[in-house]
Amino acid sequence: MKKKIYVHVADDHKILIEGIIAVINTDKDIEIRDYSLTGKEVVDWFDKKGNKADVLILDITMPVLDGFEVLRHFNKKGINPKVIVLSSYDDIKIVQEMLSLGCKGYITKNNAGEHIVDAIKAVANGEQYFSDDIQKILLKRFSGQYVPAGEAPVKSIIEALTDRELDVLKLITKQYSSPEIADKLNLALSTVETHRKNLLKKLKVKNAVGLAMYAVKNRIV
Amino acid sequence: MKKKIYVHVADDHKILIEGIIAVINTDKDIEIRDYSLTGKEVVDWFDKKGNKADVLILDITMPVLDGFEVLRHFNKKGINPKVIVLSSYDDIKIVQEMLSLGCKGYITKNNAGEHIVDAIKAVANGEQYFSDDIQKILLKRFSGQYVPAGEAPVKSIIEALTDRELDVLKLITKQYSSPEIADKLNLALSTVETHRKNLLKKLKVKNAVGLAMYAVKNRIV
DNA sequence: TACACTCTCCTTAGAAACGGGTAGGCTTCT
DNA sequence: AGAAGCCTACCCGTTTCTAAGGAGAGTGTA
Repeated sequence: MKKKIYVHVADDHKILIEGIIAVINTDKDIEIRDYSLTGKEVVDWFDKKGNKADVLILDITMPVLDGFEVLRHFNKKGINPKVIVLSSYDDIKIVQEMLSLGCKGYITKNNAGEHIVDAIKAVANGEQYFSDDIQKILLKRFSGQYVPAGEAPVKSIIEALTDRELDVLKLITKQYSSPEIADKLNLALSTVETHRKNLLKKLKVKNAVGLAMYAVKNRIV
Repeated sequence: MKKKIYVHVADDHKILIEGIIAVINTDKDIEIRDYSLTGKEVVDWFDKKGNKADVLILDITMPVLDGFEVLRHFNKKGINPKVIVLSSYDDIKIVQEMLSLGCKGYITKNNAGEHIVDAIKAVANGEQYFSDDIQKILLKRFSGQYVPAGEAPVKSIIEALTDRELDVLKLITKQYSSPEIADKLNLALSTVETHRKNLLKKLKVKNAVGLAMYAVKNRIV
């Protein structure tokens, strides 16, 4: 008899969780082990003794802690469930960031129904799994480069944002001015302006509005 | 024997539709009549002879046509299914806009599972239905004012934006500077800056970033 | 007619943002 | 021991944005 795959689901929309459970329950090899509605619940659940799951289905947009921060927490703590990101976003930057944070799969909500069971089985088996649309955008970027199934050494093509840049970006979206941000982060004004400049260049936008729109589009805020 | 309530569901995330169907199917009085993944599919479905539904569960964020435009289309064509908006957004402006477009219910995705069956039955019965969180924000705005169940004459509490202000706002979100906007709209720079000033005041935000965030949140862009 | 509102444009002024460059101190990896 | 990347901070100068006023032309309405 095959061993069951234990799965934990995290998404801030309960109705979506119910949908996932409904789909997954059609498969007898997989068992749902609880769910979480916020990022904080996820880390708390995994921190708790006795709670274990083979696979974590993780949404990015969640209150308290988002998906990125959940993975960062796991990396720090040395916890490493196999993570499948389930997101509405097919932005290459997001996918890369999640990959660099150690996720093993990435599927979009558009066609999650058809993919999710396969994804769980593949990832539980040590493979990677990406839904069709994600594969496409990954291939577009890495065209010509063979990506092995195991530990793909994903070199970031688009520069990822640094922690400090993210700090500044988040405060910008909250309508703080540079002097205010400098004050909040205990930095010199000139430093904040350096981060701003680097953000503009990295994200190829014109001004603070572009930064805000990027942040919203990519669910950084 | 009670007559069944026929329901059509529209959301761009299929997994969410599956969740809704799973929840609704627990009730024997309700029957799902097909679903749509885009706004266009919704209007096409209702335009097609023979297709009828008592209640339409409608997401706002959808490709091709969004929820707003779907309702506008229905109003023009004189089609009037009872509409329950199912959204992640609990912004008062969104709710008001949807109400003024004739929706009969509004529930957020956070707690759709507990509410959706009740909402369908209430709305099918000619009543209005709002989930707890929506009720709260409605009450906050209309505190002290009695809102009759039938045709609530919703007076806009927040000042509406003028056409010109909207023009400017849209260009701001596209990262144009004031001189550029003035050029595009054939206005004096000072005029554009006046509109900006008024936007800041009306929307109670600090700067251009606040304007952009407002525009995104309220689906103006 | 008088009032309200929108749209247009102006002045004056200061604050903030943008663009370019440079650079020391710090970890981390090779 | 380099090299690379990040964080920090500064220089310069220019452009854009924000603040707080006033004001005339046009429209529509009570």
